[in-house]
Amino acid sequence: MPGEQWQADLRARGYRLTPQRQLVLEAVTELGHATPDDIATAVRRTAHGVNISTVYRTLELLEELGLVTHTHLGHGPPTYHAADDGDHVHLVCRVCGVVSESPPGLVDGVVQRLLETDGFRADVGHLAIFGTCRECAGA
Amino acid sequence: MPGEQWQADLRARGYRLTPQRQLVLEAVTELGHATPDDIATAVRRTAHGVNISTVYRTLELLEELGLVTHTHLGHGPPTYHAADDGDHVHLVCRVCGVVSESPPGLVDGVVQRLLETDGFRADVGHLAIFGTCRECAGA
DNA sequence: TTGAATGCAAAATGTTTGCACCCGG
DNA sequence: CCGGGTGCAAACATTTTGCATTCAA
Repeated sequence: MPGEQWQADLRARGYRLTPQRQLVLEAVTELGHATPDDIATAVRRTAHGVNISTVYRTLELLEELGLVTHTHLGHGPPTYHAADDGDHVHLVCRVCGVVSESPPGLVDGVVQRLLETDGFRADVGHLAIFGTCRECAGA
Repeated sequence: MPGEQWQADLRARGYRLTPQRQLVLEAVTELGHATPDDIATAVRRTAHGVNISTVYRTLELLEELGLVTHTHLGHGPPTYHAADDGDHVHLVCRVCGVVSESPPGLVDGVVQRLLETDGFRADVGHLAIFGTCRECAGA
């Protein structure tokens, strides 16, 4: 697969391709909504010894390259996912903690209105809506 | 003013009324969008020596009583504001960091749709939308 | 008086940084 | 070979917790 485009891009910017960077990107892609710690754990299943600080530095780099994005889903650490997942809105249940996704079209109207009335350009990819999911609300 | 209703409520639940609790609530009300540290600093202008851990414990209590709420506005610490401010949506500019507010009616449609399609009960009071404000977008 | 609340210090989290060594190109 | 990247440890920032003392009721 031509997923190696990013590797060329990486080098074009003067960065180096390392096993750690490949593994972190793979982990983010596979896990979805993963915290830096989750990612470190996953990476270490293949390459033990990878340091958490390397994970942080790598995530920062991959984000700069536009390969991953992160969202703050409430209290804890931020969660990362691959950028090519496509944008989506995060629904976070405060009771059970489950994070589900909704298509970004859900908030198109809001985005449009914010732009018109406030001149505010909303970035939906990082949007998290808190509340109670159907299961927890049923109780 | 009858703002002392909460004090009766506090005692009714078996809690005690302390200067720290009054001061923290006042600070939250006056500051708006304040971090625990901001609040501690403000409180200490009146009563020096108030410990940061007391501020944390007090904010937790005031939130339980429904007097204040908090929102996660991205990377840093959470921000608190008085509950009687009324719900509002937070617009956070990633460039300049400014936090502005929009009436909750903005997202009524979205809330309605989430409830119908996902059974998800959105809590708009904690909603933060990230993006770029008019001023920063102009550059 | 009496136990809830506070202050203080230490621990727990989560993230960043300095630096010597390593390795991709 | 050379400079970017990594591992490690220590520094930081934020929040939580244990405990003796204080104070609201």
